Amino acid sequence: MAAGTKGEDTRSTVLGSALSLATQLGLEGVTIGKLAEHVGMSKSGLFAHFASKENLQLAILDEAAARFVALVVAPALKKPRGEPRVRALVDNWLAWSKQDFMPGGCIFVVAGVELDDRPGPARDRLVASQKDWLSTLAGAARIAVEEKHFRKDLDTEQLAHEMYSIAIGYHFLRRIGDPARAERRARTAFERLWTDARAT
Amino acid sequence: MAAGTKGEDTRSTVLGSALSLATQLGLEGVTIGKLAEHVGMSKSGLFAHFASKENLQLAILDEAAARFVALVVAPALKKPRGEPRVRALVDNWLAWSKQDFMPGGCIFVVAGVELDDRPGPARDRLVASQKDWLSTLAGAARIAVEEKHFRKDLDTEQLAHEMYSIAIGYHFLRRIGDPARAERRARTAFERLWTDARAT
DNA sequence: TGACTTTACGCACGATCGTTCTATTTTAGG
DNA sequence: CCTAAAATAGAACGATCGTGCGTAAAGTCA
Repeated sequence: MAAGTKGEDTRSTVLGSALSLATQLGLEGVTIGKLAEHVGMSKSGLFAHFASKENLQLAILDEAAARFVALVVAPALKKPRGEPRVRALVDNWLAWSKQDFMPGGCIFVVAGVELDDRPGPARDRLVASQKDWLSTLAGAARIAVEEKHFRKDLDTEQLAHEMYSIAIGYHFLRRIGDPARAERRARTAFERLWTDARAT
Repeated sequence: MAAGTKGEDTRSTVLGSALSLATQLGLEGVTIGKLAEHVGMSKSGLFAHFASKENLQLAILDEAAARFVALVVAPALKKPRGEPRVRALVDNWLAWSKQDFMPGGCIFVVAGVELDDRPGPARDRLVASQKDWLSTLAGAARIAVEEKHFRKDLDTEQLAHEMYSIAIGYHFLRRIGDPARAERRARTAFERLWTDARAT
């Protein structure tokens, strides 16, 4: 646990709990009362750290984005350019939605459904992060084209769109049926995607 | 508007509003007070129709399932067996999530994210409806194999999984970026899927 | 039309919501 | 150690939540 002043530490702890709760109850479902009870603080003591519920929600999204970069994007950037890096991104991505600190599944999916028709800073931040992620995926694919791992006329944005779809489908279907089977199907879908991307 | 007793009529009207609200605010976000104000009734008068909030949520899901069958499944069953029917299912499906009575997008996506970690009758009903839909998709694909439109060794359940993923991805991505572009990408993805299903 | 059932309303309840105050405790630095 | 600052707690607010109860209005059918 990263050390800092007392306030920073508790804020960080609270955000961890808040993130977990948000995946199960949604951003709106994370009430100050429930969160306070969950971390063993008073409502007002906890509230002082965020000044408003909207700020709390923004902080949750920022925390999630930071963890996503640390757990999914950054490690993949250490892999060789091209298809290996694309595969690493996807591997880390599939592992991401199974993280212990997100018992309700990927926070971005939960927040996406909740915020998509609720204009405001929270929605703006979420949309920005997802656009960013999509362009990261497309960028990795473009590099794979440069490295001649993928064919020259590949529509990298279309590929990013389809990878995004498979991942979101995985997130849903693993909760409807057998999770292991859903993961196998998702991986099969990715392989078919990449096979097609390689073909001349 | 289907006529019936007074009670049935208002109940039906209320359910329509409730369904719309649920797509924007989630099932939990449809409070008795907001819904009553929305249809111009008193809280208690409206509440009498459903006896509990959980019953209201179940009624919303049933209403949605009935409309889904009427708007997506039934019309497609009139199309010729095989690939035409598969395509009709997908066409209707894409139109479904743009219906005016669902301003917040497909209710099943919203409810899915909300209920997936909340055991109970509502979740059970939703999971059942989605499994049902998946097997309808797989069944249509299997018929297409029988009709020799799709290749004999096609994994129809895998195909259903991937179609489901593309549709859910479309639902998300149309709200992040340009909806028309998202639809074009989704349709491209479907075509690639079917091209692969046809190939020997 | 009269009798009866269905439907809707008004009111109240305890609980919880987000938020604001003030007071108290705990931490950090000279 | 002492003190200024930071962190937490307690209590209260108006609002809204889901849900009952008793009553008035509206619909239904002989």
